[in-house]
Amino acid sequence: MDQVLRNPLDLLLRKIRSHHPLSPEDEAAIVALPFRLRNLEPQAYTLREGDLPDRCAVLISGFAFRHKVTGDGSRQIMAIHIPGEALDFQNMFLRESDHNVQMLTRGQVAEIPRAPLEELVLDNPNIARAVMIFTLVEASIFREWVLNIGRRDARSRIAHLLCEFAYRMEAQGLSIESVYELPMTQEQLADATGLTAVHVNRVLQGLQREGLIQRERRIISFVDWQRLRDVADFNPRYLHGREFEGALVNLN
Amino acid sequence: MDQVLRNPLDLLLRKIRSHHPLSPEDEAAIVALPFRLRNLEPQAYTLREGDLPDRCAVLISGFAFRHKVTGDGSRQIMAIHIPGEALDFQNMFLRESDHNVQMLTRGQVAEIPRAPLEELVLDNPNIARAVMIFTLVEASIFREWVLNIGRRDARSRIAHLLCEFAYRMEAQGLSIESVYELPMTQEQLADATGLTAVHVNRVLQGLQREGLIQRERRIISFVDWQRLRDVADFNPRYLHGREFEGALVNLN
DNA sequence: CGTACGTTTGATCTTTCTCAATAATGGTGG
DNA sequence: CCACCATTATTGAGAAAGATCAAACGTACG
Repeated sequence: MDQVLRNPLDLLLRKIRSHHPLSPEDEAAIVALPFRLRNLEPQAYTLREGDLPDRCAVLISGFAFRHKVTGDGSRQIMAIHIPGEALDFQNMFLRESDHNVQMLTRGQVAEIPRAPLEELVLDNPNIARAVMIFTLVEASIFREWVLNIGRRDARSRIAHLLCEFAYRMEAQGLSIESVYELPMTQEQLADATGLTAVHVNRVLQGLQREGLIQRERRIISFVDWQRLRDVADFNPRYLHGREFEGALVNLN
Repeated sequence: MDQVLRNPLDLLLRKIRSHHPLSPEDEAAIVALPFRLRNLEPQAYTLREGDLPDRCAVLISGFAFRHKVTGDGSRQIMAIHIPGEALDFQNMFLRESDHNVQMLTRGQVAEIPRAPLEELVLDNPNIARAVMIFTLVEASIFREWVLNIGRRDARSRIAHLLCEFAYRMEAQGLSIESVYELPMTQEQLADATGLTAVHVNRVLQGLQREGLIQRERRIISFVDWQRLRDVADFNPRYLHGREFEGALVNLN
């Protein structure tokens, strides 16, 4: 009931707050932004490379991902997005999209017209700072992915992806009990780690055999978080969490 | 003579201008920022993971790079910086550094105290937009690196790195005649592409044998830019250039 | 002018990819 | 509710890109 009456942008507030405090006025201004809700099927694009979009989407429910494709057609996923995250705030400031954003699952998106959003951000230093911060955190995550893909072996890479996903879900208050439905096929997992689906399959089996994870369908449980974290070489510093430390009941 | 008298931050202006127009007042305000020049030796750090810096460095001369190190000690370079680029504007908004920035060559850096810079940016929407834009362009470059390392083979990866470097040098007006002194050892090149130095060496020899590049010491000339670009699968869209199109005499 | 660092070469090994086939799953229309 | 189809997961065998190890060679600079 309460759920239903809330403004869909509340989740965005939660996300922003996790990096930067907002005054009640800031929050009111954000929630007052005009937006249009849109239901999207799996695989639906919210943004395509080359587009010149005039709105910015915030993910309300479901999962999405960013990717690019090489000239010869192989795909690389460079981010997974969970509810509450801004899918393309870069549209506020860059004309042309340099990559694709696509839904991983069915879900809902709030589309905010570019102009009022830009005005709000630029006229309000506190909100500008908040947007800068999560833009910078996103960049930090990309750097960690470069490290992950460039310098870790398949086993660590996949473990790292799992850790990051779990950690961010926790931080957004979206997960319980160390059980995560990772809404990705093994092929998508492969595209996110620079591997092939066949190899991902073998590595996942290996992690399970070692007793680090349990799998049932797409549902992955973390049997031994501490050891998985070691295997992943996962250090959450790059996520620049803030409320994170205390909040992570399940992950420490 | 003229060179000597210019404000070192002029190069920064040029960089910003290449993405976003600045009014004369904006430019004056930027050039009026307090800063301290510092001479740095090769390998000197301007920023270390875990630092809590209170100033932001702009590269005035020489080259620098960003990198992270995994738990078992392998290094991944995630960006090369050329004169005029901001080395750590993220310090303006994030407390703790999540990666290292180190000089590639001897060079000079202008250190701007965090507070006045932050104030200038947040109080001036036009400058805020400019800073947002080049922050977003940097993020776009990280995404392309994820793609490059995750989905291209060694030959394309290295070719891509060369193309990007050349293109950005051109855009900053720092290079002439398709000859680039790439100030990196083969080991650094390896760390930037997720390869080993031995393999980088073999690939560079291959590119030379194919007639795509010429090498003399560290100096690389682009013998066949068009073909190298094809091999690299290089599409400069992700650099979000603006003055780029017309300006690239040598590269088209 | 010698020493540390960077480059080059060769031989061998390993991880991961490729190709191909089979099995399981999930969603759909009848 | 069931049968069917498309997608996803799994398995095996063989190939390949790139890593590793080790040594020799250059060369820049102190």
